[in-house]
Amino acid sequence: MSVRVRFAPSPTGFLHIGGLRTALYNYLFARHHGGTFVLRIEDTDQTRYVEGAEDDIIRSLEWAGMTIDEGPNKPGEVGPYRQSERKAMYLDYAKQLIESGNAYYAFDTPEEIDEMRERLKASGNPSPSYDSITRQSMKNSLTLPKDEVERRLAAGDDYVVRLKVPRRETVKFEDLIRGVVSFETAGLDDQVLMKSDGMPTYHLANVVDDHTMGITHVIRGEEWLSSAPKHMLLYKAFGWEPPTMAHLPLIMSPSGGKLSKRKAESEGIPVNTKDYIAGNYEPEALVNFLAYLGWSPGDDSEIHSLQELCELFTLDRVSKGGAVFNHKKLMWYNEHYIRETSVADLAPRVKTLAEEAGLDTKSDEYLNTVIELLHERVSKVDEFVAMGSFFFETPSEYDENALKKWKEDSPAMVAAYKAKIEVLSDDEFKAAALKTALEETVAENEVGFGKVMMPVRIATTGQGFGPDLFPALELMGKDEVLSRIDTALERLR
RNA sequence: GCCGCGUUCGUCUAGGGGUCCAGGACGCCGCCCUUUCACGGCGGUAGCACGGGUUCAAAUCCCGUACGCGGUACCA
Repeated sequence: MSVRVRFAPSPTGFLHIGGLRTALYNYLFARHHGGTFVLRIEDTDQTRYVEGAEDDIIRSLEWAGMTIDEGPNKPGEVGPYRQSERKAMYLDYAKQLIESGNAYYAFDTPEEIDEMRERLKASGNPSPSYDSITRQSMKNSLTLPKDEVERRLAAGDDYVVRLKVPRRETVKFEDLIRGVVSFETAGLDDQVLMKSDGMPTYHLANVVDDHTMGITHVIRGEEWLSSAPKHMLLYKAFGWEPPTMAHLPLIMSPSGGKLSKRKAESEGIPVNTKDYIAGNYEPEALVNFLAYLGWSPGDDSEIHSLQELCELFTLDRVSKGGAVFNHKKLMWYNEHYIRETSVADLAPRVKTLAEEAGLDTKSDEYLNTVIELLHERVSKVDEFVAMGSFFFETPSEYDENALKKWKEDSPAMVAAYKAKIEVLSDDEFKAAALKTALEETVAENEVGFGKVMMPVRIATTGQGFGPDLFPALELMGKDEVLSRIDTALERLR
């Protein structure tokens, strides 16, 4: 049987980075086995539905390089791929369960359920639930006379369908990542399967869809592990073979706990995939980083393309414990991929970014040289613009830290250097000559190299650090360099 | 509280009874290179949660404790 996996997010917001990793593991698993990667939108909670979320999910997956084989945007044979559009079938399945004695109608109002909980809490039960004991004293098709049940149904009273969880049973299943996991049904409540608005809950829809869509492996976050026994009970009630389960470790925040939006942002970590897109991260870097967050191929390698990851990935090498998101390591990956990207590929992106910042990148040749000069010192594309803005516009101010290196004799040194280079013709204004000129200035004034170089750098770039100075000066050109020196001499006396 | 899952350097991990006084990567520190900042090279720092067992031998197996995380909804 060929492998079919699904990524099944609910469209309640932008695609979370944890969701992206879950999608990635599903994708890698599918590709590794030559299987199918399905996207299913779980929009059964109409109150939490967010407009545009589905588009964001699809766009995010595409940006990361994951190709969806089947989904709402690419219908296959088992659609539709949005649960809201499959609504009709769920009730039939729920009824099937009622008929087989595995589920029942419940007419209790939320208030009545609250009352029951309060009552039980008061009598010492810390976590009361609607279960095999309490259902006996509630209003449902198990306790109500048959004719009243029919009367209520016919009258259109609100009802839900609940799973009739067996009283004392052990539910065991094998999880590909965790091994055998076991639960007692005594700890499970009679999970609502159909809500009073006619929509199924996650649990029913998920099981029905995974089965009807031919899903062979359920790879999802660990937050689902606790409800997995309910799902196993459902498969059994339907008489279906359950898919193989694999519950992924969660991505944790550096301060501990699930990487929530609030937490992550206060720690400087973008949570939504769209923030990485907007933040100009390299998708290859994020993918590589995420793949290694909770998985490793078992050797000392660190760098792999999506395609290589597909070949290497196996679920038995996924770790069990939660993994803390390490932003610095992500940046290391990003830097790596930037360096691997050619100047030609970088150029149009840098150009767009520069233009967005209101900078003129001059000629293609000019831009390319800027990128070459900065290539090794940048860790994210937008830094080409931030670090190299002086290439595109005359600096309007001087960096505060740089100014600490502007000493009393600096104006004299810069002036001396200026005298050396202003006699050069435009053709002679090359890196080598500019360096010689500086060396001569150094020698004639009997000072250290830095005593002249740093002030010249500050005067011409406004910064106390940056690319190789002489090629940079050459690129900026004689007129611009001299004019910047004059300005600096005036302003930094 | 109850249920479930987990726990190897600060972080991500390798390791699955002897080859481990625990290997790699990020970070951090130092040195080299060097015109600055980087890159690069070299080196260093730091860990088997704890307590019992089993065994000739345990990071590896078992039990317990602690801690962490998740779940405990007509949310997913």
